[in-house]
Amino acid sequence: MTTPLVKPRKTPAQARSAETVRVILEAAARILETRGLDGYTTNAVAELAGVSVGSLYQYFPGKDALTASLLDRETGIFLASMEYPDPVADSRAALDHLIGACVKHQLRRPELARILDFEEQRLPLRDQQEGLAARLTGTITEILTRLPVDTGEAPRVMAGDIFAMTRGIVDAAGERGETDEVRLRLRVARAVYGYLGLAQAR
Amino acid sequence: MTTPLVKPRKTPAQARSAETVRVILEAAARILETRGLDGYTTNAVAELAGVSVGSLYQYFPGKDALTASLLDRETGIFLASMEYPDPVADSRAALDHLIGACVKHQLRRPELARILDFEEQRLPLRDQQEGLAARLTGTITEILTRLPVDTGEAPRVMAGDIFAMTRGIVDAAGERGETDEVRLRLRVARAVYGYLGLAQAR
Amino acid sequence: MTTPLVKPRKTPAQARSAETVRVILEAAARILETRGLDGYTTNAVAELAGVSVGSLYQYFPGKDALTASLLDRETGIFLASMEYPDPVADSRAALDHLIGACVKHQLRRPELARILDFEEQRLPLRDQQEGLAARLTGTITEILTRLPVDTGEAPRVMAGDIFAMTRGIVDAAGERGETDEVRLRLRVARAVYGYLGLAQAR
Amino acid sequence: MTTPLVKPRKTPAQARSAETVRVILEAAARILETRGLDGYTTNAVAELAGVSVGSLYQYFPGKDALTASLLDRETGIFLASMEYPDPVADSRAALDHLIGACVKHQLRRPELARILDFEEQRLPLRDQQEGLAARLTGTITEILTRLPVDTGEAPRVMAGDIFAMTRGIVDAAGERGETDEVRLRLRVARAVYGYLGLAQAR
DNA sequence: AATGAATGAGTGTTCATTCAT
DNA sequence: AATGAATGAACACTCATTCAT
Repeated sequence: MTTPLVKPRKTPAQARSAETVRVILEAAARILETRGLDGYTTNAVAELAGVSVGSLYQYFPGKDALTASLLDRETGIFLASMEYPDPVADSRAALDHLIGACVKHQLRRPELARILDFEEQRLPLRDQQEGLAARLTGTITEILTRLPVDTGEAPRVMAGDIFAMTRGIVDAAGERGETDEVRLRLRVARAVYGYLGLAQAR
Repeated sequence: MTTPLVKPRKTPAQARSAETVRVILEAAARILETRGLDGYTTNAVAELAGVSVGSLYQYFPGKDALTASLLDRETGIFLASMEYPDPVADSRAALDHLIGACVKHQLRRPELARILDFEEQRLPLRDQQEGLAARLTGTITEILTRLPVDTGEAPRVMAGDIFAMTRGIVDAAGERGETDEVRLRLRVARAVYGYLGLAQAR
Repeated sequence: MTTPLVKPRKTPAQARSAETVRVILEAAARILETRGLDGYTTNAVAELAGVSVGSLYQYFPGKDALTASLLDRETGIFLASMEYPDPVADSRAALDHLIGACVKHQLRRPELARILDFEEQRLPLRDQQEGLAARLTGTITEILTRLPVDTGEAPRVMAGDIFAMTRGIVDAAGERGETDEVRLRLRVARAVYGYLGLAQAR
Repeated sequence: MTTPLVKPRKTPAQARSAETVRVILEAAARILETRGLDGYTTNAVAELAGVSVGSLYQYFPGKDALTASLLDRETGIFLASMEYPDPVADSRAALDHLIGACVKHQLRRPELARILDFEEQRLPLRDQQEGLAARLTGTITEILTRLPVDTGEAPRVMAGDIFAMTRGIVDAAGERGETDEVRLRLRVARAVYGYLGLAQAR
């Protein structure tokens, strides 16, 4: 028995499980994208994942839990892509970065995002602050307090609007099949800066 | 001269039955609002409507047809509320009117609107130009060509973005339970005019 | 008011009813022929007949009664076509005549005959001697007693077999779409006379 | 050298399930026999089989597939019983054997045979040569070409008639509740040989 | 008498979930 | 842990029959 060069962070058993979970989640994602909510059955997911339904239920207590996990995964991926340089130093850059991350995220798997957005509402209440919207809105709020914005609205309200309009524009673009990230980013930025009454960064 | 935007719809077979159709559609709407897509069964709709399933199927060839009819009804209501004074004379006013109509519409039955938006994608392809989005985008495009806008984007693209951001902001507001139409309208107008780079009609 | 040359056998009201009954029965027959047992619904029959379901139920207490009536009608048509010259004088001619009548009948509306044959079994017991088979078998039995047949079987048994084999051959021919009555008649005669051990009438 | 006539059939997925398939098919057969086409519902079949509807649908994609499978089973049983000694050496014996097999088959489960015969017409077209009738007629045709028969009809036509008259006689006997196989066989043989104009094997 | 809208029990079928192996 | 056959409640939809008009 050799010593692996890279030490596993989990025991083999756990690693195997983690891998299975990953495979199942990805299968769920693909089923949602290709067959929609109607074709999203536990049997279909298990089959595509190459595991038995029984196994699926070993890892997820039910279908909703699977959906919720997928939601968490997608949210996590987004949040990870959102780390940005010191917002205190340059709030404008931070806002631009955020917009860019949003665009990139929604353009990545637009149909999946659309369906998960919808399902989110139906799922058993999740911890506050857990959801993507809540976290993003919080971050935007922080940024706004450092910008010379004076619309007469509370920062939190503006943050909500910014998130919503960004999502609206990007979702619609995704549904139309747009893929030009740069151009889309420009348009979103125009909307956001316009809303805030700020001149756009050149 | 007003431009009527209500499209003529096929009249239900009989005079008496028109009422039954109306009752069934409203029941469907309420089931969707209160029980979501999961609770939206033909039996539940029939029961709430106070008719038998058989009757429901006498008026609608299937569940999807019922959903589509409901979608038509909601779209029709919206389009009817969209009649506006001569857009040629005052494009800005026309745009304001449109924004107002959107806000009012989405605030009317937010959950219903949300679910129907979602279902629309799954429904058998409908006539182009039939959908609300298509019609609205067309109208907005027309208005934009008369405004001193220079963003470098095609009017149709801008129209799409305007519709999408409006919908995004208003949907999110609806989901949060906001009901203040005036205030919401102000925020949407800020976003739209900001996006277009126009000073807001004071 | 003039006196009609041909006096109606029923009062106008009855005549009108009789006509309606006729129309409904024919509609039922056509539905069975073209859409099979699956498409044979009271609504379909009423529609094709040009009357309301309500009317149908005014004339027939239920679906099975309609089917039974149709069966009676078809049987009656056959029996009427079966009248033949004195069987005592020439039994062979009588038998030939019978065979001809059978062939003609089953070739007339083969699919209808096939389905009614099947449905007959399911229908509430009918009066003995009522059915076509019973009547025909009786007639054949009578004829056989006058022919120099000696197969060791009782006439009634032979009559049953003759009817059954005739029906078998003609039904199969009908299903295959054969329409040559003369040729079919020859083949049936061959089978019948062969079974009886009689030389065929030239 | 015997000519096997059993056609190979697709084997059910698993070893264990073969038994379940068998049980379901037998339940379907019994329901058809005892309750007729009307009582033949998937739920009734499943219940009598002692399995859940879900299981039934695991093995058969739909009700028609179940019926078709039953048809295949019955056909297979018959064909298996039809293996006969070299028809070239003794065509008469082969024909007798065939008649015997037919009689035995139709007498085995007459009501089931009757209903399946009827349903066969309605089922989605099956492969040519697949059906019992086609196979049997083919075999009879072969035999006839080796017999000194001269009726002026093509062998295939005669084969069809022979099959049809045999089925007619035996079905009728079955419906009447006859069970004496030997006697029935004698009568069928009389009809067949008489039709062919051959003296009967004593 | 005639209509046809209304009824609702009953049908075929699906799918989340369980559990014996 | 893993399997996948088994379960059965629930769904969309049909159609014989009724009954207010």
